[in-house]
Amino acid sequence: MPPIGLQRGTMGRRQEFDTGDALDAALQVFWTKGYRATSMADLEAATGLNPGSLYNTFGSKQGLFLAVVDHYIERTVGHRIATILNIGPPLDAIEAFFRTAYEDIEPDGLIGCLLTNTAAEIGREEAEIRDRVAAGIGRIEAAFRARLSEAQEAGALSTDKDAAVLAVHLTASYQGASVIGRLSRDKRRLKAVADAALLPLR
Amino acid sequence: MPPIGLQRGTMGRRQEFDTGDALDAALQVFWTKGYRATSMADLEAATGLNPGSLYNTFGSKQGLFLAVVDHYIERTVGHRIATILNIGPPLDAIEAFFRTAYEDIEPDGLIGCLLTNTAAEIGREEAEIRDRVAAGIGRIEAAFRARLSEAQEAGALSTDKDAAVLAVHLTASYQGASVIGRLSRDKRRLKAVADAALLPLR
DNA sequence: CCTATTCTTGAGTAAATGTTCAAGAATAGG
DNA sequence: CCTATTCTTGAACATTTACTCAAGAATAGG
Repeated sequence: MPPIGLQRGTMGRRQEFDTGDALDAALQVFWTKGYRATSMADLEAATGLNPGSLYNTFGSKQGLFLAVVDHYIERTVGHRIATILNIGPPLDAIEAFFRTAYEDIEPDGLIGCLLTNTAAEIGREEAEIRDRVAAGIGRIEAAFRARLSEAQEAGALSTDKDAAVLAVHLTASYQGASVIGRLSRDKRRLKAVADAALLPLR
Repeated sequence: MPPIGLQRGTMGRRQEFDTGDALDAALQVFWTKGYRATSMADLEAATGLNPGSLYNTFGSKQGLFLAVVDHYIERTVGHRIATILNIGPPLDAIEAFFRTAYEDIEPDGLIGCLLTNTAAEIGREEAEIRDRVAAGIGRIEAAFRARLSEAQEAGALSTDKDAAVLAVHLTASYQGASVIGRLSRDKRRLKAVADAALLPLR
């Protein structure tokens, strides 16, 4: 905290890079290589920034990763929920949410969900990362659940079924698909996961 | 290759440790911390062996990990398949296979499947590890599929359903449960995954 | 222009990483 | 007993790691 009343010119040099761009670049690396396998040198190369800039802005590798996870939750996950899962009739939207997960696979595209990959990689020690990841996955589950309840209210889903259980189930299937997609990009297999995951809704 | 016909005493000092014990110890560490987060120092401490012994036997950290994965597939996965999944009526066995995945959770026990964790952690580069892991997961899927076909032959599962699709589905749910279990040890959530995963079989 | 502040640059650092290797101990055939 | 072979020990090694910091550039108020 600077001494009050003594500062003369209070505004310093301005940050020259866009934080969002840096997070995008860092996300690519973390997504493909994983948290621990990504080195600061990788991140410097991907962002085009020097260590000083990264540390000045994010504090540490973990701080940068936490920012990337938040960025991912807002941009990637949030975007898919808003533009696919929350659009149109609930059950159709849920199906579309699964379908677009395997239909858009590019030969060298990013595969798997960053949250799922991180959840599996992170051990018991890194609690801060794990909590952040758990919150993101919780958001997916909550979105599923909201639409399932909506379907029940609309009469499209039997009220005999437990929306909470089905939401957990859909989330688990989604994560399973993420893991399978990391191993091979066999679309038939991913389609099988999606098809079967939706069966309990019918 | 030594020159033939010149060796006089051909047997050297014998390995003092049990390879299986070393793999068990290494498995614990890799399982809890993940592949990359586990250092050779960790492995030396866990096995009680010196670098020389580890390198003499396993060649490298990756070689040790590959041996651990094989060990895990044979011992842990294979054991669960043989003693739970392949015992009794097919659908009951499948249910038991899922149930025992969350019922036996200890306060500080190991959580999640090593194969799932590794699949999510490993990037595109480490092909050897990935292939080994994929083979292990393929074994789980094949075991599911065999029992599902058996159930169809016995009339316990409708032949309208696609056993291959359901096998992929069960595998994905199992992996999803593994990821969820890594984040929190909420048994209710894992029970929900298991319950819902079995719905398409009824 | 001066000064206070903030950001950038990039060389530098201490620690940790995976791995090696020389010296010595155990083993067995000649 | 000698020698060839294999394993063990543990210090040492070259890199890589995440991170720091002093020097300089940009900014803005006085």
